[in-house]
Amino acid sequence: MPSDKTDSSKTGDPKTGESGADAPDYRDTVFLPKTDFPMKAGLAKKEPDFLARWEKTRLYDRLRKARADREKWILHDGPPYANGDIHIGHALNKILKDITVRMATLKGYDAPYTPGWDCHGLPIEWKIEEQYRKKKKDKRDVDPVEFRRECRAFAEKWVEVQSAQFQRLGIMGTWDRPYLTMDYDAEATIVDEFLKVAGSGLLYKGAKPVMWSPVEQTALAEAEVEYQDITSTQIDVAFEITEAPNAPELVGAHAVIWTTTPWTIPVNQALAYGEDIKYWVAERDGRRFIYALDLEKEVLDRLPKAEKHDGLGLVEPSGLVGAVARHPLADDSKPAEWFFNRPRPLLPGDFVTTDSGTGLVHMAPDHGEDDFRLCRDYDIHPEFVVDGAGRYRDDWPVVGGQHVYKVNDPDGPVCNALRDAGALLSPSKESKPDYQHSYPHSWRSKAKLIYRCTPQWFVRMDDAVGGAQTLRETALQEIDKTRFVPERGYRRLKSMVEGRPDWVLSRQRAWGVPLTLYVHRETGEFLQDAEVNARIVEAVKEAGADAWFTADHQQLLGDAYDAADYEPVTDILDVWFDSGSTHAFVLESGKWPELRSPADLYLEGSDQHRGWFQSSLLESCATRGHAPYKQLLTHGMTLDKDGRKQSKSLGNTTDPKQVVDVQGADILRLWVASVDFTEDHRIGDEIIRGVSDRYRKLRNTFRYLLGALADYDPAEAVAPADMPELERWVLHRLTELDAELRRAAGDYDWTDYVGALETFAVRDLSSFYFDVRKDSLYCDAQDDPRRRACRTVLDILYGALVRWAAPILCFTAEEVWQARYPSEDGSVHFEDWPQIDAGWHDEALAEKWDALRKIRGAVTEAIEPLRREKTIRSSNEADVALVLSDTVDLGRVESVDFAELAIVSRVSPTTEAIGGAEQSETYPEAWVRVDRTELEKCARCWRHTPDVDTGPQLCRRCREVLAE
RNA sequence: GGGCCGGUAGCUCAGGUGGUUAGAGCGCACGCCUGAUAAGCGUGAGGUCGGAGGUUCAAGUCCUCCUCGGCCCA
Repeated sequence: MPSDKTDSSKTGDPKTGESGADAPDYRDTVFLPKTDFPMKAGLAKKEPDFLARWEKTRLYDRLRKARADREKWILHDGPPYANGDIHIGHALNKILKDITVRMATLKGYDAPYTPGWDCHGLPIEWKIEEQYRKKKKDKRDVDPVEFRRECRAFAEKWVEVQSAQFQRLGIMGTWDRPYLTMDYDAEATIVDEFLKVAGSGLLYKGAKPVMWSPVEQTALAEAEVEYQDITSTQIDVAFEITEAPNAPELVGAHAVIWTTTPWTIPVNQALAYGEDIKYWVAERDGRRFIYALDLEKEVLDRLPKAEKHDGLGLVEPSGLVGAVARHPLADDSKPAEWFFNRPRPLLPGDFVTTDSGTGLVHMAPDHGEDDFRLCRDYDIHPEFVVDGAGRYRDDWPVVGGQHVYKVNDPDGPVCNALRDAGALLSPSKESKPDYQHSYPHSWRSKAKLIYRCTPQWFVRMDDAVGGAQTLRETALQEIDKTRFVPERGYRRLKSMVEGRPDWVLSRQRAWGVPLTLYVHRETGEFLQDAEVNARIVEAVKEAGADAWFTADHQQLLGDAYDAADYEPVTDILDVWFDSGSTHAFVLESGKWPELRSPADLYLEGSDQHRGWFQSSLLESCATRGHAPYKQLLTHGMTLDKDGRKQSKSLGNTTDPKQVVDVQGADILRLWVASVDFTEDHRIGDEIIRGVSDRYRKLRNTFRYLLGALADYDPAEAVAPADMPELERWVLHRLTELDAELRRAAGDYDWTDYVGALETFAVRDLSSFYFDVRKDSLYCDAQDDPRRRACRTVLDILYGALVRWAAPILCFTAEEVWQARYPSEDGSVHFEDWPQIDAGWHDEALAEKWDALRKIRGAVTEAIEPLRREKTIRSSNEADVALVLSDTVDLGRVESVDFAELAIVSRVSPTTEAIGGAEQSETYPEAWVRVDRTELEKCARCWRHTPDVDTGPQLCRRCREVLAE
């Protein structure tokens, strides 16, 4: 209650601005915001409580029930690999997925989400092998079933760890029933899918150079290869031309080739030239050499100095057509069919360039992709000279039994043999230093790789089986039907699919799903029998993929076949085939009946253009003829604060767990929504700090709403038509915000989404609407129509903002919701998109208020100097003379209580010039003069108005309020 | 080595088809308020638009080259 001190003729000291020390205190009569909602979030501590609440009240399941009759919207989760703690990239990916799913839910869809994990594959296998190595055991001595059991246990452990870490981020989904690629059902489906591919005619066994690791003794996928700089011996080798039907004068000359892999020379079978390259013949010390004219300088730099060097003339590429050379290691004492005695034809290769080398390339179809393809076209086939460990066959001349990496020295067996044959023109030792270049290595063992021809199983990209279209054509056609966000993903995926080679499905591994094929020992054909296949799938469903390794094959083959006639394939499927089949065993299996195929969206990092986006597309196109998704959304990589790649060795990583434990998951979620995820983006302490600051602003907006709405009774509500213009303007802004948010959400543009929310909260609400309406809210009678209209709008704002924020700030929005609607099991996450009445839109009003805000800006700007010189402290002390050059503006100002809007004592608007008025910088159509008001200050509302009573120092409004 | 993408205030982002002094929010500085108070309000200072050339009457916006970073490929 106000004090009973009555001596208060003074309202305050203009110099100090203080109210009279003995002015009555009306604080208790003012309707201040009232809320328990804390300013300080304490998210790290509070969020786990919300997670517990959601789990206890089975929020996710109830949400599914509540949405059961709604249209479905399906995001299919790309499975992370289960082999370690999550990093910031995982967090970004899962948070983006969660925001997307929650946004679909807010929009009214039934949007279930089933998380999954990729569990097979080399990295886990490698970890287990590592454990064996520590115990000095060899993997090959371990029972494969036991080995696979350990891999499974390893994956299980990390699934559990990652699951907890993902859930802590607020990701909502079926965590109690995720999908794992190692589930027996999943393995059975993968087998089934593989057998479908096998039965479609797209599968073939072929020999092809693949990236091969002699250390791991397996073929590697492109994704498992990394490039490092190494130094190699470089040599130039002379191949004597023995036939040249189109340029007979070349017979006896030597074609010069250059290579950095001397070990491939003993496997050479041909030479390649470029059809657009001009060649040059030069005579050096009695011998004639052929090389590309454009490369003469480089070639001569490498070759030893000659006594005598004469250019003899050009050879057009056509002169090389049909030419044949002789391998330097040919031996006339051996029969003509002997490997090195066979003719080495010169073949036209479109891959031959004059970038380096000699313009002539030696071809070893066993050990190069270009080589293999060109030679195959001319019926020259690989010899399979090098074994899985990288050793030449024992019977091979010169290098038999040796490792390919041990024969490359300038003094090694290859160079020595060539030197003896007079064909070694320039080993690096003698002429030039060793050659530095980048070279493929295994990403695990870091060992150098080789290209090696091995028998592998392939999926055909380009053979139109059954006369329809090829897999490549189908895939490209499906890409055209897919929506890409951002759009550049279209070009990227398309060009990759256009250029990719046949899909190598087989791996020589242990931990994964086997290629469950029976190959006939004599014909080499694999068995295709629906009944056998069904038994295989059933066996895997029962006992997992192990079944293939432990099976009684006769039983699987049944009575129709004799197991003795068939060899079961023991290769393991490429793990990309596993994850490429998730659409089959997750979306279609019925195990998650709430899902369906095709998915509305796949959402992964841009690296998945080569990975999951492509493997899923190819698998689905091969087996179903269409893509498993309608839209593809890709995000960039998360870099450090300076835009560099994050790496543990650089120490520039941001650990999502750390952020969650200190700042809270909502901060991380707000970070995700703030950055442009379609590009590479950054994270670091300063960035997180900035996000926290912005979070605080949003939080306080909610806090103010909650406080101002304390004890709000819906019966207070005022119809918009009966509201003051200010309220109607806020509602109009809400229609604009609604449209912007819908647009942003439809484009997955969270940056704009959050930005629009934030800007609205800061510019329109906090610094304008809330500030202006504080007086009414605090001091008007509780049933004053103006105050009621304000609270009606605040209620609408609350309802809209908390819903709009919920998909991003899933914890905070729930806290805000609970603060207003406490309940046992309620949740903001059941809510639909806020109802914004289109009728609230009012362009004319918006235009008027836009101008009023600008004029208001001119006033606050003009008050500032007086505050600086302490003439005025509160803007309430300002008397404003406002000169407007525009009568329309004058009308606008006069039509509203502009003093209230500008939070000043008095405003006298005019179009006549006034002495002392200064032109506004921000709104040059206005001139403003500000004086300190002479009006008394109301002790209750602190406004200086003409109607302040000299007795209790109250303005008329406050007197009336208190009288009630 | 090749292809693609990107580099706008301290931070996060806007800046259709080239056209007045390049914007927003946050942060920062200063001031006010002390009835949103580890909050709120106001004012202000911050940008050679990665660099260098070029096209043009006019370029952050178009072209070339360079540089830094990222992704993919070899």
